[in-house]
Order: sequence, then structure tokens, then C-alpha cells
Amino acid sequence: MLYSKLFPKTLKQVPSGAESVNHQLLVRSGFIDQLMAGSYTLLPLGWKVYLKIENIIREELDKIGCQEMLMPLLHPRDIWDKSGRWSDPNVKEIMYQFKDIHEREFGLSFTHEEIVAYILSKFIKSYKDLPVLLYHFSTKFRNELRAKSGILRGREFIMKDLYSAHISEEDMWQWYEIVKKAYVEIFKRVGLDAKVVEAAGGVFTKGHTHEFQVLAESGEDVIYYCQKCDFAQNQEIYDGEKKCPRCGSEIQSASSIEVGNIFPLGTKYSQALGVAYQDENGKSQDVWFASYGIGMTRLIGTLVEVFHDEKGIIWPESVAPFTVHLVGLDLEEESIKTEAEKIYKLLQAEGVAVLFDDRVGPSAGEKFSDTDLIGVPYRVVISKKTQGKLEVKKRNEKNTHFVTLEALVKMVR
RNA sequence: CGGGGACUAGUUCAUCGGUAGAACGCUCGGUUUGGGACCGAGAAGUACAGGGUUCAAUUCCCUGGUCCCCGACCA
Repeated sequence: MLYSKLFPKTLKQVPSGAESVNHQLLVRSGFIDQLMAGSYTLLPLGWKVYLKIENIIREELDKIGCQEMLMPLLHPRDIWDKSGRWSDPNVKEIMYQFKDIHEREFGLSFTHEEIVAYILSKFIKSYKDLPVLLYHFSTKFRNELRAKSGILRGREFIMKDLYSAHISEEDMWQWYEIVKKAYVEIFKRVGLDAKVVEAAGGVFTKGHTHEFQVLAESGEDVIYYCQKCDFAQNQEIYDGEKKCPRCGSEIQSASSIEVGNIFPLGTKYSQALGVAYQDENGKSQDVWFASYGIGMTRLIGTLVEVFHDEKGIIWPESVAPFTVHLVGLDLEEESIKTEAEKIYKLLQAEGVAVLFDDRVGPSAGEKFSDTDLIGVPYRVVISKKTQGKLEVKKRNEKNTHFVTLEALVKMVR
């Protein structure tokens, strides 16, 4: 990608009203643009990051046997009446509900339990059809009482939601643990140190469900966790103990951002929507459900909250929009321009995602400021000072050093 | 939905009862070139909307809208 062609350009000033770090940096660096409160466009750079994250999740979920699909966002009222949630006051608060010109009632999706149950009720016949794990990445609409913190809490946001269906509670819990492990791996690959935090159980279980929390000052949640082992609980269930019940070490608290959660649903939806299978004896049985979510856009915001400095974003390599930010200085000199273009093409040929600042006018300082702001992991400079070599600086390090093209390619792989 | 703040050029802000100004950005010309360079010229505004007070309102008052922050609620 040529920086001269990239839409849009970076902003020098902090947009008015943007107070949270993720909001300020993502807007200034051109990753997102606000349409209204809690509603943002993912601009080309932001979308690149989104796709990187999406692919990591897709890989990890497919690895354990989940199947990706895509469900509609516009839902007829009757399916929500079956679960009784259309008229639930708590649901009415957050669900966008409206009528079309024929007075038919619709709602915009804020979750997909009803739809998944509806699909499964059609196709699940036998115990042989289970278990099945279905997921999709899609928009969620929530009429938030208060959208806030930039991209962390929106009224329209992208979520990955996964639903698993099972022949029994035992099977459900078994898969619950498998998905939990996959989630741990996902967050690790994305670059985040997410804590697996115990949360209140559902209606039918005395056990705990789990939230994935990332420590961050800007987080809305507070969690209590052990300094030594991986014990952690959310505010809802923490009972005030000073010592860890598992290892006896100190418990400490911190604010955090919930980036994902997993919880068993039991048979509530299968009963409401008639999702049943025949067991080995030909007897009809309810299907057991569990659901698992990851807030995709929130995850992007969380990454910025965690990985930034006073100059800009510092993307983990696994999710960065580009791997190398190639900066050409002194480009009005034909020989340097030619060399920079050559390196740009060679890096591309090596399969390296590179953003090439090919602008001739701007000063070195302006270009460097842009690299820091955008936060690509490797900055590579070519100028009359570099004399045929490549000057490399990692975004999260201070020192620069000179390398050959071969060495650089090896480094970024 | 309660409490607070804001709304003026593309952006960030200043002005202040007498019909608007800077910086940045943008365009053109020139000088620069390793941390958001400099000089000159230029384009750019229904001051959120409606109502009221006034000789006169961007400015004061009221109503509404929008955005941000705190709270209740939540991926």
C-alpha cells in the first residue's frame, strides 16, 4: 500500500469530545470514524486490523470443529415471542423494535439464540446430529443506555458469537472447556493477556461461568485476582476474601475490559423453540445449549487501550494492519526514490505486508510522527543517510539498526 | 433516564450585544529536508434548529436536537 493513496490521512489534532485513548488514537490515525454516538465506520486501516483478528478467531474455532455461517440481523417478532423475550422489559430496553409499512413487527438482532434454535429445530433429528457448534461474525444492535468510551461500548458493533448444541449437560460442559481453551489461545495470539474470570452461573447451574477480562485502567469492570495463580473473580461474586482460596497468596483488584464471555444456556431455548432429538431408544430429548461471545470491535479498542504510548498505537504483530512501515526520505533524489520503490516491491514479493510512505513533500519529522501514530511494528527507513542499507526500528523499541533486505525479511517472518 | 459540560471555517479553538478571527489542514508559488520545517498568496463560515428579549443576538433567555463526561444497565 502506498501511503499517498491511503484513505484517509492522519489527523494532527485530537477530535473534540474524544476522551478515551482508543477513541483519540483510532480517530487520529485514521482507523475509525464516528457516525453517531456508539457507531463507527471501520476505515481501511481499521478494517485490516479487524480482518486479522477475525482470521485468528476463525482458525482457532475451526480447529476445534466449529462451523462458520452467517445469520440475518432483521428478525420477525414471532420468533422472539416463542422465547418470550420480545416483551421482556429488560430486552425491550436494548432491542431496536419497529414496524414496517404493513404493520409487521421486526427487531434488530442484539443476540442470536432464537435464530440458532430455530435453525437447529429444523435440522436436528437424531443424537447422531449432535454435537454441533455454529458461529458467525456479525453486527449486533443494542440500544445502549449510554454508548461510551469510543469503540468500547457501541450501539452497533461487531461480535463473534458461537452457539453449541449437545445431547446432554455433560457433553455441553465438556465442550465448554474445549471452547474455553480455544478462547485462551485466541486472546494469546491477538497479543492480549486475558484473564479467565469466574462469573455468576446461570439459572440452572451452581457452577461458575467465565468472562475473559483484560486489565486496563479504562475498563468498566473490576476484577479480583490472585497475584500468583490464575484465580480470578468478577465483582458480582467476589466475597471479599483477602487470600486466594487456591494458593493462599494475596488477592488484588483492578479495572478491566470484558472482551469475551462463555456461558451455558441449558435447555431454555430448545424447549421454547422445540429443539429436540431422538436418542438411541427413539425417545425425544431436549437439546442442551451454550453460547460464547467475543466483542470484535471492542477487542480492537482494548488493544489500543493496552498497547499505546504518548505518540500513538503499538500494534502487536499478529493484528497490525501492516508488518512494515517503509519510510522514504529524500525522495526528490531520483536514485533514492528508485531504491525505495525497489525495496517496496521486493518486500511485497516476499509476502510482507508493507505500507510505503512514498510522499515527496512532507518532512522526516512528519513521516516519523505518522509511523508512531499508526503503530506498525517495524519502521524501515531509506534515505541518503542509509546508503543502500535498511534502517530498522521496532515500534516498541528505541534503537535503530541497519540490516540487509534478507535479514529484514527473516526478522519480520 | 437523572446530573454536568459543549455546539462558531474541513479540524481544533478564540471572540462577544453592533452581522466573525487564529492555528492546523487544503490549493498555488518559492525556499527547505532525520522528529509534525519556513515565506508569500488563496479558497473556505445560514455561528446546531426554532422561538423570545432588544434599535441590534453567534453572544442573553426558553424549547428542542446532537456529542462528550459521571451515575443506573450492559459484549
